[in-house]
Amino acid sequence: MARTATASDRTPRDTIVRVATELFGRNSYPGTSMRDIASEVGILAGSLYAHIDGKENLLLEIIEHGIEEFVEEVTVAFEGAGSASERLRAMILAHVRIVAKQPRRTQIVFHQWRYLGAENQRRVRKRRAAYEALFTRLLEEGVADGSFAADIDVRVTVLSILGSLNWTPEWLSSDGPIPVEELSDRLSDALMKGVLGR
Amino acid sequence: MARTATASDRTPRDTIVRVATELFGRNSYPGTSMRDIASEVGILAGSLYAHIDGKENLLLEIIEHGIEEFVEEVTVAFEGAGSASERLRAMILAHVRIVAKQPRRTQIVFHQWRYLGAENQRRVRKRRAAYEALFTRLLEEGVADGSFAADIDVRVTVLSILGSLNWTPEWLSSDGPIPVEELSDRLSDALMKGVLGR
DNA sequence: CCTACCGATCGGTAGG
DNA sequence: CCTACCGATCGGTAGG
Repeated sequence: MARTATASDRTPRDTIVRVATELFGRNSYPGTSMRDIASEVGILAGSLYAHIDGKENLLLEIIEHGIEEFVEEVTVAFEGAGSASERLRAMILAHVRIVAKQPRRTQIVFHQWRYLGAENQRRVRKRRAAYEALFTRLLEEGVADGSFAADIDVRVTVLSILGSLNWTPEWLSSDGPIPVEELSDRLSDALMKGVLGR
Repeated sequence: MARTATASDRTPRDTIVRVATELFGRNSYPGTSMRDIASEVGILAGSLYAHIDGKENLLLEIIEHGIEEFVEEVTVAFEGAGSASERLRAMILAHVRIVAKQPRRTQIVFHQWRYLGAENQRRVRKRRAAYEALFTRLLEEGVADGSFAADIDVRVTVLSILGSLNWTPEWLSSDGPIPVEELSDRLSDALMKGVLGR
């Protein structure tokens, strides 16, 4: 089962984090043992602790780095030029790009923060709220400038959009090699026009 | 920690299933031990096996019963009278009603089938596909009769709708006592009209 | 990074 | 439904 480090692994620690991401994403955090990770890395379980602090900190690091990538990339799209519609499309594209690049990590980021302790959950929740706020602000701006319908329920719409986006890792990877841009366009159409069309 | 059986528990087995649903939903399947369940029921771990076969079968039963409720209720809405739009609204309402009634179980049904063995996963996947097919057929009918826009991507739209619906347990329970009908209406608006409005 | 091990906990069972 | 227990596995550590 043991694999060699890949090109992106600059240190043994990188290898451990990459393998843990794969296994947590595939079998969940409690469904993955430190021995599973070690055997995939090609070392013994005890040896992991020369590189990392413990299992929960490994999960925390994966989630926090993951969430920062979403916040950073989507913030760029949020702050970009164009109409509210164009910026929302860009935000959806940025999100889908990250999902397509790292479906396992996305799974962990949006579904497995529950396994963190109370204090770490609090930290993650704050960052997730900041991510959600990007979409809330975009919708509010779009309503204010007339790009979006005045009678939309911003909160429910944001949660609907995030629900759709957070569900994509469930089917994106098993859907074969659909071009990300095309898929993102269709998802944007579904979320922006609904079933009734524009 | 032990509680007495509630009114709906006709047998000790019912109590076990109800408690397991609560705990699997709150702490996940691998995050819940048979001892956790037993102590909440008020018996010892070994005694559980006088009533049930094993841990995985407990999970399977919860998921299968849960998914059947979704299929049954949403099928009624699918087969109801009215336009495609009205029927889709009724399907969304049926779904949201079940989520509101049993958020923990919904969590398990849509997120924790991964913890089943290969053969049980296959069975569950088939039923989930049948559920998804209800929405696919409804959208196809709506496109055919002109209720919905001709250029929607049915597959992506279905997955977007299911994503939004499957995400609701994440926020529905923590959102206080919003009337289910109202919330379902707003969600229907978001999914059917998008942000652009009708 | 290995050897060797810790105490705790896991799902489950035999016999009553 | 309890007593008493099984072998396996868990996250993690000491010492090298």
